[in-house]
Amino acid sequence: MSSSAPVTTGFSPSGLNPRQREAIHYLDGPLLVLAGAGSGKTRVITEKIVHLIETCEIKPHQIAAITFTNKAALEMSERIAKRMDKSPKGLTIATFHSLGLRMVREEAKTLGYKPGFSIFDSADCLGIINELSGTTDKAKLRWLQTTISLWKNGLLSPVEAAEAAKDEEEAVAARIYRDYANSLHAYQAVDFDDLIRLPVTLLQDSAEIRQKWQDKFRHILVDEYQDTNTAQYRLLQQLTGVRASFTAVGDDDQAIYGWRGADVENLRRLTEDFPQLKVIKLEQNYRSTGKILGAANTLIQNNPKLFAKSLWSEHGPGANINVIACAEGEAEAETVIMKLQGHRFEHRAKFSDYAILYRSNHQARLFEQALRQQRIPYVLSGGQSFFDKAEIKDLLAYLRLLVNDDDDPAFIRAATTPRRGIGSQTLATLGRYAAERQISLFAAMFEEGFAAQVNSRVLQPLREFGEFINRFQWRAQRESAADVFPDLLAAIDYENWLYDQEEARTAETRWANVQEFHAWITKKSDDDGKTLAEIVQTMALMSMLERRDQGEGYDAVQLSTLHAAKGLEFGHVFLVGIEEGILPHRESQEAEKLEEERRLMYVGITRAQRSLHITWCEKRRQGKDLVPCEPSRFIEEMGCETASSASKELVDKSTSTAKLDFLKAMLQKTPEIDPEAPCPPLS
DNA sequence: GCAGATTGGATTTTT
DNA sequence: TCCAATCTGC
Repeated sequence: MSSSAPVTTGFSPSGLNPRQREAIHYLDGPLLVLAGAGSGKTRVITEKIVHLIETCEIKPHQIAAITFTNKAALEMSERIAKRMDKSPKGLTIATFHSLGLRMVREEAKTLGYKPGFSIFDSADCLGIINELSGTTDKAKLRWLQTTISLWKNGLLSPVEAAEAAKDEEEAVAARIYRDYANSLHAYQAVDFDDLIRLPVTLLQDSAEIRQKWQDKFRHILVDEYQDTNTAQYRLLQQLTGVRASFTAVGDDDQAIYGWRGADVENLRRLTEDFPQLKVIKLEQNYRSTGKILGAANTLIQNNPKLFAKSLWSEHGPGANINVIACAEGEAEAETVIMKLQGHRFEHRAKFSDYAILYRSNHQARLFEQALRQQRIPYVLSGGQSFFDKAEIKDLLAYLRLLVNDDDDPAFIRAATTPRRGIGSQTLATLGRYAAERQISLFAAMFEEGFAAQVNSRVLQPLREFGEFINRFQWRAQRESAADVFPDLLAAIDYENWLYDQEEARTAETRWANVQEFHAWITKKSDDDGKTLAEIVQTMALMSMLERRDQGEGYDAVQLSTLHAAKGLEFGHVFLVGIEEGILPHRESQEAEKLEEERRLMYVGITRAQRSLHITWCEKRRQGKDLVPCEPSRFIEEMGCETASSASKELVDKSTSTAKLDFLKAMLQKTPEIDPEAPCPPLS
């Protein structure tokens, strides 16, 4: 995303091209900016915000910039802060979800929620669906979860979903959807989808609330507009109202999230719903050299287009695209590493100038292996997120319970971690009683009716736990999160419990995570003055701690899926495993899905600045035997031969290993390159 | 017959 | 890597 645009001819002194300037200055109505890959779209958004504040005298609090990820929001904030020397106070730069959270918080009462309502993550939600469906089949559960999520994102109520159900399976799912929605409300909880859906219903149903929010924002900017789903689009529509003063920035050629409900149709819808819509295309690319851009253009022309775009650049043609056929998977990994080393040596480049991109996660394995063997540092994109770690979820459960004791999933986790003599039998009995009385587990535990059903050995630990939570609830209402949290940690003796559970090494890292978590809470509480409820709710929307140091300054090859690479750029890119069945994926053969696969390839190509290598395997190991593979149709569609003349002869494992050793020996003689460069941490 | 080990297979991911 | 299915040894 960090496109440091080199200054080329034909620029205004500000370094903006005419189209960009037009997009920044246009304020007469709704605007759609079709920003091709590498055309400086983030720049346009930031400059437009600056322009609105500095020249149009719009107050920062009247502007909202909406992104999809925290990372993008953070980057935008930083860019604006840098550009204006300080962060404009009151400016909203938020993800769709955090903006939604803000609205749900402010209107919680109307929605029938208490201020401390919980936000369930997908694991919590899956647990509920599991209970309601009675299935243990994991695949089925996942299907139910995504189906319900798609319904929610499509703004379908359980009743509408039931009416639209086209078979018995979907009818069953619609019933589970209904029960699921009821459960969530009983727990005083919302899921991620609700954070968009609830504001939409709110604005739809109440003219007063609609007016209030429409008056709030005089201009709204949306990044990655092509990734919006129906609910998000409705939210935008309702927030802008008749004034329709917004800037949507997107690229239909980079729409790769259709499978999770994003609808490129929202681009066309914009032209229908806002006939006065102004469309500006950004086609000058500042990222890639000519041949790379040409291939991307040629490939994407195979997709039907609503708005035709053709990227051009002032960079020269640059290096040829290298298509390499490999004998099989391991040879591919070694070939790529060898080429990478050779290329890096030749161009005096850094490891961090290189990215290896693939369709699906497991493809990384062979490359990791080869990189480790060659002692080349690398970083893997994705990975487990901080707030998904068991130790963090444990503690979060306590905090959730303190803020909202209707939160049964949090109750169960907290009550049983660390173990305190509350077993599954006890919880089952408690659960039955609570269900009968239609109350929360927490409330049920204190009732005489429940006490009569169990003996005192069962009851005692429960009551003790209940009083424990009560005490901390009392404190949490009076004291800051920063004060309460360390006492909570001590009271449950979490550190010792960790060391009892795990090997010393893992316990150590886990405890370090807890401390990091602690520091984060302290900061939010003391520095930002956030209440515990706010902290807990914000946390649910974050995947990583906002740490920028990760990976930065560390010279390493990037391994990433194509999806995760969107928005990034690299000097030199290797697209690997570009075969039929992988890209396009064998499950994505129908027209629409195939187009999305093509866009995925397009995203991959356009990540590259200077050089692009594409590899595919003639055979791949499947069990004991090697099965033949075909090069992806996309290679020909981009106007490339499936194997470059330079490597017509297949690179097989033995020759590549020999060359690698030779290269390594050569590198060892080069003083400025350290062959013993640090390897990434093992875990 | 069962636990633990080994093998094999894998869409894509954020909030 | 991670998870599920299959195999091995008792």
